[in-house]
Amino acid sequence: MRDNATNSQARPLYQQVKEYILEKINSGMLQTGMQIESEAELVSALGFSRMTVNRALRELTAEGRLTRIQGRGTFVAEKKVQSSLLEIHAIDKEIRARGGTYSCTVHLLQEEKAKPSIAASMGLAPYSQVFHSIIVHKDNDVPIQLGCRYINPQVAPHFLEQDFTKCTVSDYLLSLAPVSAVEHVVEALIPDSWIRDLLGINGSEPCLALYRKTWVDDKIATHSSFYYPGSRYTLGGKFVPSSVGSIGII
Amino acid sequence: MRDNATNSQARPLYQQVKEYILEKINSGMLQTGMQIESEAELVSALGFSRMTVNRALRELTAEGRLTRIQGRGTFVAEKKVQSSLLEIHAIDKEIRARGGTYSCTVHLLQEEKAKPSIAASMGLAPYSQVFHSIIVHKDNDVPIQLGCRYINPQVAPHFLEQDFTKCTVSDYLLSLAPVSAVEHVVEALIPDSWIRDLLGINGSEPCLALYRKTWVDDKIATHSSFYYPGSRYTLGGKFVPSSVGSIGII
DNA sequence: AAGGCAAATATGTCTATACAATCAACATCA
DNA sequence: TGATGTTGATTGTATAGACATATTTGCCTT
Repeated sequence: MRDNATNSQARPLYQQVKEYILEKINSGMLQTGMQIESEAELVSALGFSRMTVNRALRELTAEGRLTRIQGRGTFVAEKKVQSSLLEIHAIDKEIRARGGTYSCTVHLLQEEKAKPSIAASMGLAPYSQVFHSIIVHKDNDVPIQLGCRYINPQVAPHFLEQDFTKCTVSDYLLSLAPVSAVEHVVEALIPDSWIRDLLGINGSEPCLALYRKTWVDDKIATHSSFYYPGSRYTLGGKFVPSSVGSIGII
Repeated sequence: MRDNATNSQARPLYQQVKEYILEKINSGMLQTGMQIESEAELVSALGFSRMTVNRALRELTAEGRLTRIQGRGTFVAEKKVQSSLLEIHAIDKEIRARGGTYSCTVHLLQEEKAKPSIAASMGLAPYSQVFHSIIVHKDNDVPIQLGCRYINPQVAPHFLEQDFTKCTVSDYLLSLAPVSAVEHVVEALIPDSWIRDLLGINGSEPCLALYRKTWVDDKIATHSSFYYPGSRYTLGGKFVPSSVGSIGII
């Protein structure tokens, strides 16, 4: 019931099933939206057990290549360029990984009443109490990134008592509770004067802004990052499909 | 051997195992790097079969929450904020999905000798022949994005014969061969005058640039996008962990 | 013709069993 | 001492069988 000899060296059977399907998709034999063979048909065509075929189809579905509907069948998903899991690494680790020396300056760390626009983006009533921090991250004492956070006090009650020159805000927040959702928005802008001052920008060069909104249950924290002009940031790294591992320098 | 009554309604058993592990991680009982119970221990602790436990641990590993080493054990992976699969959608579909009317203008479509810097980024010898296209994408006839591509002729031999006002370049390229790797870099810049002309920018406003490098086997295609100033782009959408589905407006 | 029921088909899950592959630690032998 | 083999623990893969659930189709009844 096995036929590994003709095939190449010792690839798992479920992997062979995945390649069999992908080959049909990539060669154009199976087009977007078309129904593919049922599990039972694949079993009799390939001679593997149903559980093996099922695993292959389940993984291809998780990877976004197929769509399955119970009772109907399995279909080829729409073709998209898709990067791997977008992992957001802490800036201090990124700097150290590049061989730099990380340091940071805490310019503001206080509780305050949120302006209506801020409060609205956090799902709070206007002038609710929120924590606010402004921190400049430096590589070899050169400012690289300005991070501005607003945090719902319910997420991190002891936020003000932390020493964020020792442990980054990200590390602290991640240690408290699991993140249930994230959203990222990126923008190019000419920074305001207070940002220019803190980052040490002279002219009116454009800088990259990255806004992150993080949900912990239904509590929201926001994080606005402004990067020193001229910097380039890799968003997904080179990746091999269906692997997890790329890096976002953010 | 089942105990679904006390637990909530009809969640699959492997899902219950996943939640059991995640609960231990999120509550802090299991810290980053620590070894978790072996499959055999989970089997006797939870009363499910080993295959069910194995599926749960396998999926948590694919989702980046655990690390498994054959012969050693299963360990808690480093905590990261991770977005879902970053899917790159074609700009024409994005504009139509927002209710706009898409159109585009092909400003250049030719074969040329690649300058050394371009050739180097594509892994080609200086002054190799490459295809070069410059296309402006519009929403209701307002320029939104300028796309500039260099393509290895081996990837798309009939590139010059296509009518890209009907079918987008992305759709055409994706129909030819599967993408084996992708890399994205984002930058803020003051656009050159030729970009300002094509996008209809008057002042010296900053715009967002997104550079994409795509591998098809070892052949490389590059794509530089410049967005109209003031635009904001969502990178991962709000997402629920370990689901595939968010959208990148790019 | 309309409604309802049953069968066929398809995916979703779970289990018990088996064997393979890898690693660490220990024991053995030269 | 150093090299080598053995053993136990652990993960990785594969299978057959069973039952659950969802969808479609067609037949049968009214």
